[in-house]
Amino acid sequence: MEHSLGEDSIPGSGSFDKSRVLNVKPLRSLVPVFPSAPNGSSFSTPQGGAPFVCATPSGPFPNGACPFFPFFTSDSQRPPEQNTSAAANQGGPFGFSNPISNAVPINSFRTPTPTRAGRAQQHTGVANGDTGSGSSRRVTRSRAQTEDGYSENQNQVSEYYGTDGTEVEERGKVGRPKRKAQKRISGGGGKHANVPSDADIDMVVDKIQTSFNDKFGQTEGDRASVEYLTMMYDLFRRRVLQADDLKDAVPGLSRRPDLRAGTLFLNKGIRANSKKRIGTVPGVEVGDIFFFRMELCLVGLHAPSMAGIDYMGIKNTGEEEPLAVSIVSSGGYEDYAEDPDVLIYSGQGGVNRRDKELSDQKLERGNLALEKSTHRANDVRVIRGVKDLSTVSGKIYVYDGLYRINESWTEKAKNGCSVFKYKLVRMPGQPEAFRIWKSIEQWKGGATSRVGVILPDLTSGEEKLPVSLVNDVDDEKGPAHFTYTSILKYSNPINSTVPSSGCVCIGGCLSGNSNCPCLEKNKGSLPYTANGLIVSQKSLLHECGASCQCPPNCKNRVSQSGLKFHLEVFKTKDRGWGLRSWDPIRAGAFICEYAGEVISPSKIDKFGVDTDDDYTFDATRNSQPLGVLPGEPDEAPKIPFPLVISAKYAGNVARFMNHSCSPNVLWQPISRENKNESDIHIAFYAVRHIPPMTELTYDYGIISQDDADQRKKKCLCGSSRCRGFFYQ
DNA sequence: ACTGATCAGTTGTAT
DNA sequence: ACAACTGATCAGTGA
Repeated sequence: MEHSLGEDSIPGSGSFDKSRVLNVKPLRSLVPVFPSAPNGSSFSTPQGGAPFVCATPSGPFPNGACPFFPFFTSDSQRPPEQNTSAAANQGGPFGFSNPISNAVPINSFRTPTPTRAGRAQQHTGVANGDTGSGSSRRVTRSRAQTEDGYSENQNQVSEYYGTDGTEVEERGKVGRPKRKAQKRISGGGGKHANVPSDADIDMVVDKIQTSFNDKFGQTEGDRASVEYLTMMYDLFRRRVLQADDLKDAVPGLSRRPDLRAGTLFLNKGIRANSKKRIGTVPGVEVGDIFFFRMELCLVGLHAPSMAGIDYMGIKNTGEEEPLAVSIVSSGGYEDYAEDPDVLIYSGQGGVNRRDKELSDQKLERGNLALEKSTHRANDVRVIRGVKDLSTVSGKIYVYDGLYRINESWTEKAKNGCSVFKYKLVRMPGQPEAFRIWKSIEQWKGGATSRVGVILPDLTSGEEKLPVSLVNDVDDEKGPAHFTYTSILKYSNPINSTVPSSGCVCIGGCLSGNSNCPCLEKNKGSLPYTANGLIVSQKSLLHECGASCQCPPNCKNRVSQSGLKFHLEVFKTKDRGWGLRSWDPIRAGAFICEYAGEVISPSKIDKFGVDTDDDYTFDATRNSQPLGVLPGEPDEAPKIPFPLVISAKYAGNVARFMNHSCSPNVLWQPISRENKNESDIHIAFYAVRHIPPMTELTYDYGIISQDDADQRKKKCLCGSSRCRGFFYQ
């Protein structure tokens, strides 16, 4: 199926479909950039075609662009080591005799209009009118490269000069000013005491801006800043969503917290990599996942908020030409995207959004840039949309690394209009990304089986979903014996100080219901978004419980719904057994609770079982809150008694989560309404979006007692901010 | 529960 | 001003 689809799209390949061939017109043919597709691609590339014959169906290239490319060097001339991810990380294309300036501030491709861009100039001090065609004042400068290819621009001054010739600061930390005032119904939130007003929202952004600049004001883009940025974005988005949920929905007024949060961030300059560039984006890793187009924009991966092709003007010898820098393939057009290393991408246009008239695609904008990039063989970042039924949009964006355009052509679509097609081939040596998704799809469908599976379900049916036990690194057959339980067991009931009778929300607790005692305990608002994401970390989160009359699917029972992701317990290389997920996990999602037996801290002292018990959760330790917006009350976990859980003999998946000094999972104490008994649980939520097969880790916290040294272990988390040790 | 249609909304680029 | 592979919502269909 895949095969025939692929061949259908390739002129000159094996199968011969007359009706198709008649419709296929080669845009041009040239010596393939790659002698053969890497990694055994199922695609065959036409070999030995006429070199550099340019035959566009729509006539000569506009703008005097030359179809011949003197900078193009043949593949054999390229240094072999550049065919690696290290080369891919250099950030620039090879095959050019001259290094090209490949970082340009977004919003500065062309001469700005005096209206909007002029305003931006005024506010930001960025003179960005000179990077367009005919520019002669741009100063190119080779960037210092670190070992992993990230540019070291800690003290980077502007690469650009102002229109008057004076040098201007361009940190990219200040975005363009607000254009139009947002169309919002103001005052709509006044009904409830704790509804954040628009002014409150603005204040939060200001604090995020300050916090972001304090932490990363000197960096243009690195892993830590990108992680912080994406984490803050979704935290803020969830906060805006919560505020919207509390307001009465206004029919017709679309609720787009993703856009609102994104716009506010961009306007405040809360973004990474504001310079457009070819190749790798500092701080963004192959395999990173995103849930909104705005996120791609914020981290500097792909600037347009909707368009699938991002491009920039590159001047090499006199003529400036547009080159593609990144594309998003997410199902809007008929792309062929089954092969993990090859992507047949459709050009843009041909569809009128208003009247839905169809027409031939034109060789302009993104299509022209892709065409130029085909000749120039520059790296193009590829973001693939993958199907995901858990999201409302139905897809997740996966950054799949650098590709190069191998060839291009036009073909007639079913509707008779001509469409541009571009064949992109993945650069070898990059970490797996989309390929992992394809593998998991096959594991789940049973088409292929996961290598190294010891047990398909170590919970023996205790959980709703199976948890695989996998070892693909050595011979160990599994962790020491334990009993799987999904329950937290209180051996000695601890009397609660505050008895509660729960709520009577028969249809489930609704955000905005000021009569619900459970919501009141959470300062008046539902602590989760409507789709079950935690809004922010709290000292104690109050869920509905046994004494509540709301149904099990109540929005305030998120941590009681069991596993929602297919997890696997796997053998790590150097840290024993660990936990990871086959499914993507979005920021704020509930992962699991910590099951086991509640033990009293005094008990472990007396019996001395603490030091050899690797499977405890100790809520009395100190740790940094991770899911809190700057400026919000930053309270430590507040549990009415010193809670310690042992999962040595009985526990769930949580016992396998390792420590990290920069974790992707946070823990949160949950109180469930249960009359006179304390029903405190520990629940884990994703700090940020977690790609499939990424190890799940949380911060074990700091012990301040005297006996701390007994539990001190060398930390192997590998984070750049590693403390060097952790407490077992 | 899915699917398609509809529509407000955003960005960078082009005129 | 405009194009653009958004994303939320709502009506309709279906088990």
